[in-house]
Amino acid sequence: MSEIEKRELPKAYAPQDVEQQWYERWEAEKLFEANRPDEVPQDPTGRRANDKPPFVVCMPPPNVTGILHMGHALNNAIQDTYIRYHRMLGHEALWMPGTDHAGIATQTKVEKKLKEEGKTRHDLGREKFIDEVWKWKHEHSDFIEKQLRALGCSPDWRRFTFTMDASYEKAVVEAFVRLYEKGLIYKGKRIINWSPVAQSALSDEEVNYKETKGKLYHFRYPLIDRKSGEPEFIVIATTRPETMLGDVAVAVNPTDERYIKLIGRKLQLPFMDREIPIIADDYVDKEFGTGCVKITPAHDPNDFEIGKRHDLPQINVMDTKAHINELGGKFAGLDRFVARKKIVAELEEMGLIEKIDEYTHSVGYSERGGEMIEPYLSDQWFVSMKPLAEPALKVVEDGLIHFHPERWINTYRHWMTGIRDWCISRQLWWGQRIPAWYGVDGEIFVGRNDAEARAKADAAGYKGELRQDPDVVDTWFSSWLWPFATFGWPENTKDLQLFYPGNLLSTAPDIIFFWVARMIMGGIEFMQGMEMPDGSKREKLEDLIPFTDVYFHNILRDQQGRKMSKSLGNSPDPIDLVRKYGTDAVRFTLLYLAPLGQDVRFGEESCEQGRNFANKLYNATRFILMKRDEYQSTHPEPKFESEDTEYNNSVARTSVRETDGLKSVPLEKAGFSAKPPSTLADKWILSRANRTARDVKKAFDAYLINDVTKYLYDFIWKDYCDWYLEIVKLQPESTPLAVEILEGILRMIHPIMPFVTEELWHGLTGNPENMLIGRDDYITADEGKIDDEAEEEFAFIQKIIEAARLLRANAKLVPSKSAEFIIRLKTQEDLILTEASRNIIEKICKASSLIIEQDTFGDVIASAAKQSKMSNSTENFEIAASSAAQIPRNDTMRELSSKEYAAELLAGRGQIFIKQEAQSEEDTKKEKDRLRKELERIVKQYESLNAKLSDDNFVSRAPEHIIIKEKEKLESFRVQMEKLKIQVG
RNA sequence: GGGCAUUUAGCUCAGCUGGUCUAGAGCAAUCGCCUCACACGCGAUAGGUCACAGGUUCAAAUCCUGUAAUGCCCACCA
Repeated sequence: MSEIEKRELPKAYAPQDVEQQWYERWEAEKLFEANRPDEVPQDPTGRRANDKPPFVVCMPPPNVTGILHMGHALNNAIQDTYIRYHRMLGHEALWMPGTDHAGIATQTKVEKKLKEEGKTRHDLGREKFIDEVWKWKHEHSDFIEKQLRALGCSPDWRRFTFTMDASYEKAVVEAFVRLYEKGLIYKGKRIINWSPVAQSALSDEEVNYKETKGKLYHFRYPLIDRKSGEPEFIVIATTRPETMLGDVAVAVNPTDERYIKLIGRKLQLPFMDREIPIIADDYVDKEFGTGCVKITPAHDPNDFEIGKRHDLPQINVMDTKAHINELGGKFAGLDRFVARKKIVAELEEMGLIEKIDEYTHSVGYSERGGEMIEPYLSDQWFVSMKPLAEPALKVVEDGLIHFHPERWINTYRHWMTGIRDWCISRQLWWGQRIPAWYGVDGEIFVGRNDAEARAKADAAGYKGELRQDPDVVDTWFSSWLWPFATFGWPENTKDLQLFYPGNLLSTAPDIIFFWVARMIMGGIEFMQGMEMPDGSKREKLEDLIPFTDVYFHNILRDQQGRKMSKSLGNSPDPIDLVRKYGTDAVRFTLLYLAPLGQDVRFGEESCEQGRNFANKLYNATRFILMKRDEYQSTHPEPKFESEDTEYNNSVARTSVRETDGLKSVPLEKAGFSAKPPSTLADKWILSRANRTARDVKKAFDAYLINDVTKYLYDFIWKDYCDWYLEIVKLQPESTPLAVEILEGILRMIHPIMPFVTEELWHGLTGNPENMLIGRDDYITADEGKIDDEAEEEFAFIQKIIEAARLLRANAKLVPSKSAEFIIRLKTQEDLILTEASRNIIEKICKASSLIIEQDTFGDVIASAAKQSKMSNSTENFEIAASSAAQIPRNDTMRELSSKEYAAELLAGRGQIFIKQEAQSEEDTKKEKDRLRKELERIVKQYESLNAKLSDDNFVSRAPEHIIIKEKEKLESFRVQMEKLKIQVG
């Protein structure tokens, strides 16, 4: 039984009491499960046939050993909201959950643990080490699932996938083999980013460049066979002195006058018994440094290219730990930084250092470990990206895939057009092993397993031993298959047929290259020829792409503006926040703060807003339940009898709450009801509700989720609670409508705040627990009920009430004290309008008496102005006003002395007066000051507007309707001005 | 060096295709209220030359150009 049904209604919403039980109920009712039409319908109510169109979201799989931070909380709140929204819209909503094995990150963690025990992975050996990692994985993987549950996420847990699952690994191997056979994967010797700590290659995307203070060393390389007039040395500059051990040449620009004669000559490389040539290459910038560049093909990507052009040897002087190797002569065995110091010191002694400058340059660091990356020559596997990138760029540019916000297309295009080959081999043990086998002389056989490799070797006539490549593939090489490998690719599964392509991908923009771009490429490449639901083969790009919409959400920063991250430790644990504020509160707050693609500073306290809002919803419902009981007792007819909706008919209503004899509120599925509104307030709230429903849907569909929350927050809090519920207190006849609106409110905001709405909805409708709001229909607007006129009219009533409240506040009236009010209005329409809402105004303003009467003041002024045939200007009005005093007043107009009455303007439409006790001198002065200030403001606006309207340029060029509007405004200012003048005295 | 953003109240942010903008909200502040849902609340008040300089226009927070500051991405740096 839910809390609210127990009739022990605490004053404040206590999320802890309801969240867990509803989550369990959702799972028990299989709410999250998505099924194909050919599967047994899982909906216990049997209400819907399972032929709903699918809506699919793939969860970006978090690292299996990680914990979720606030960024994850935000992203999953977004995804869950969309999944729940579409579930309510009648889609078969499938949210695919899972975790990523995160090669380097996970392996590093386990190695760190081993290190504490004084061991390395090599002590264990490959198999035992991998066992260790699996053990670690099992210990940690529950954690993420628990966190997602605590956040109220509703993925289809049955489908939970881990990127190292056997079936998933099959997909990875398949992808590798296919690309290899197509010639899109190759093995090559290249300069790659080497992490001496991870002992592995990294892709370009895994390296971050940071400005780093260092030194620029200028070395002198002696010229051999120096002739007279020639310099003794060539001076080169370097930031990495230790690489000089691998120098094979010095390059100059071929047009550089200083060195042109020396091209082809030789230099003596210090320490190494090696003569190196001076070569000419366009790459060299004459202006930079000395114009001479040392060439180290094995340790610098540019030098590598130059080396290839000039057919130079590649001398690798470091080992995998970035220690100098045996090719480094006397420095062999030293760490790179130790060697650097030593080399510089010795050159200094030899007089071969020209100078050492302070120098700031950017240096690559590992994204994961933070260690300095060494450009390093080695054998690695690569994917040729150009052929994959072309169609992947096309689908985004042609609008088959929409980016939200759109501008990310620029970033995407830039990367795609300048794309470089992807280094996919990693010298790790944790991951999918590269399916390549080598013969004794380096022959390569790629196959899905060793038998296939053997067969290929046999076919090629190789009979010898085969050894599998020890390396694994980059984690992202498995991630890029996520949208289809999770459905069983490469098998032609029914799930894959039906649920591919997905709809929405939500992610932070920082993995647009790592993941988003590659998934698009992967989908187009690998889904080719797979079956569609109708059995035909996929060919068209729109059937190949993995999703249609990509939502790039904002990045959360801390109060100092720093990115929230694990390493900084500045992200609160989402679970702590959930415990403290409630899940709905955290979800709401994150979405409320999440402007599309704009970074946001997040402080924990902002969750109070969400908590307060949940509490507001809770108390509004509590209030409505109370009012409904009252209404019921005075209306013997069962007004709340359930209507014959499809939903209600489909369920045996056995567990209906009986405490109050109500079965259910009438619901009109198409939108907000039903009963014809009787009062202006009713018309107004119906209009506002339907407008909100319309705006919310628009914002949802445009992926403007923070707009969704803002529309709902404003409507619920301000319109419904602050205004309408106050009116319901005065108009019990509006109770049924208020109940209906509330029911719609709960449905509208359920995708964002699932727990509190589920709880309240059950309390309100008395629906049994196996009927879930999350399975019910979403609210759709009845646009015919959007009533601009009613909204405008009610806005005027609000204005009157607000003016009255201001008068009360200024008169220092405590709320319990009543007062006399007079409202004077210019037009007949306003008089009728106000009279019709007399009841509301009287009660809300606590009026002991309320006179509503015609105000002829403005007309008097106008006629005076006319009489004196004067044009519009302030001075003229002063004269007009004074002459107006001489015109006899309408009989109904009593003089209201400013001593006895305080007044407030109702725009240009009239005035409201409050009768006040004799005020102190001080209060009167204060009041006058306030009015004077107001007058000044109005006069200023009047004058500037008047000037504008007297300007021929404006009058002749601005469109007619603007001019009319401005003239009306001017008239309103004029009246306000005059009235204020009289009050100020 | 190239690109993408941002700059609006003390703070965090709305303000979209120029005129309903007399620039809003939430926190924080001030004042008054335990008004028969909610003090996680209600009512009211104060607070802004919309970064700066030009331009386009009858009209600019909004469009254009430039400048400055901040953030992010990419490339390169011997």
